[in-house]
Amino acid sequence: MNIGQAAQASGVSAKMIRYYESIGLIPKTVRTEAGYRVYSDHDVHTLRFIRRARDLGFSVEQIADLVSLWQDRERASKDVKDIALEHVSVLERKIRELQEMASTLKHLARNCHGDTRPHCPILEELANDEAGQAHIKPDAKFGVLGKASAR
Amino acid sequence: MNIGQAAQASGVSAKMIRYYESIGLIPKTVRTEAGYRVYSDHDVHTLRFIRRARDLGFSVEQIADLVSLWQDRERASKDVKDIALEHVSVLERKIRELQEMASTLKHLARNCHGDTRPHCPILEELANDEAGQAHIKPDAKFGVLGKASAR
DNA sequence: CTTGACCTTCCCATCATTGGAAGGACTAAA
DNA sequence: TTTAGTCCTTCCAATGATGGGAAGGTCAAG
Repeated sequence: MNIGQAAQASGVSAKMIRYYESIGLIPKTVRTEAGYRVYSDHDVHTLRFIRRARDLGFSVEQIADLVSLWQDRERASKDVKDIALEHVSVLERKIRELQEMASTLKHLARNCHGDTRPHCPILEELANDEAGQAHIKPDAKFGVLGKASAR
Repeated sequence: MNIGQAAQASGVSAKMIRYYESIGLIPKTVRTEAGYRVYSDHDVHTLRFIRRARDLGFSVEQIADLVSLWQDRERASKDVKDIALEHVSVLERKIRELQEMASTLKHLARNCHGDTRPHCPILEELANDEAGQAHIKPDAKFGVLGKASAR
């Protein structure tokens, strides 16, 4: 099967399949004489695994670890669980950050008339030199709003 | 005051101040003869406004809108509120996505012994060809985990 | 007049992903 | 058989916000 079919069957775009190959997340495939990549059902299965891990927000690095544990019959389930729980704690931290932002904003918006007049507590708060800048410190590795994982 | 002092006083790094200038979020500053940027207290005030908006997760684009409303004495507070509420809804969607991931993972981890044996429901789920790939579709514009907003 | 702290611009990296260009390969229909 | 259209290939660039660092100019204090 060609890359387009593998993409369709796995839910991972052809672009990303090539990318995953380039960074070594998946091995280099067999090629046809013309240079086309050829995929087996087994490859598609691996791609689906990767897609599901990605859907759960794992980084490519973590996914690489998960794939290698998946393929290791002698793995310790603890190693998998550790990765998962570490990720859960990152997710939960991010959730708290976002909740903090949302609740601050909702509070401000509730106090804003939202009419044609200029008075606005939201702007007042942003302009307030006293304002506490440090509800929750964003962590160093991940920001708070991310960018395209568009699919 | 020089850029370093403005950075310190505003909480926005010198790098980011130059970047904000380059993309037009803030106007080009006066320069000394030697080419050093010079900032006033008023500039610092604007930078603080920007930093606070950023701390609330607004995009640079939204911040540009907020700054311009801030400086517009004839603004309608509704315009500000709309931006804020739109952002709240983005935040809340993202929160739901992350919560969905975290709860799925916690559930799986709860059922994983986490010992030295290989059996692992987490991997089983990732490898499960039946698995629902579509709890919540990540939206097209923002991914789920972001990258450095490190500060 | 040197040292060190600051400033300048420019380029690169991050992370996962998409877009597009230029060109080759394949397939089905005219 | 030629042609159209779809697929594939590689390569390069952009996204968003931020940091790192190099190479070189400026300034203040000693």
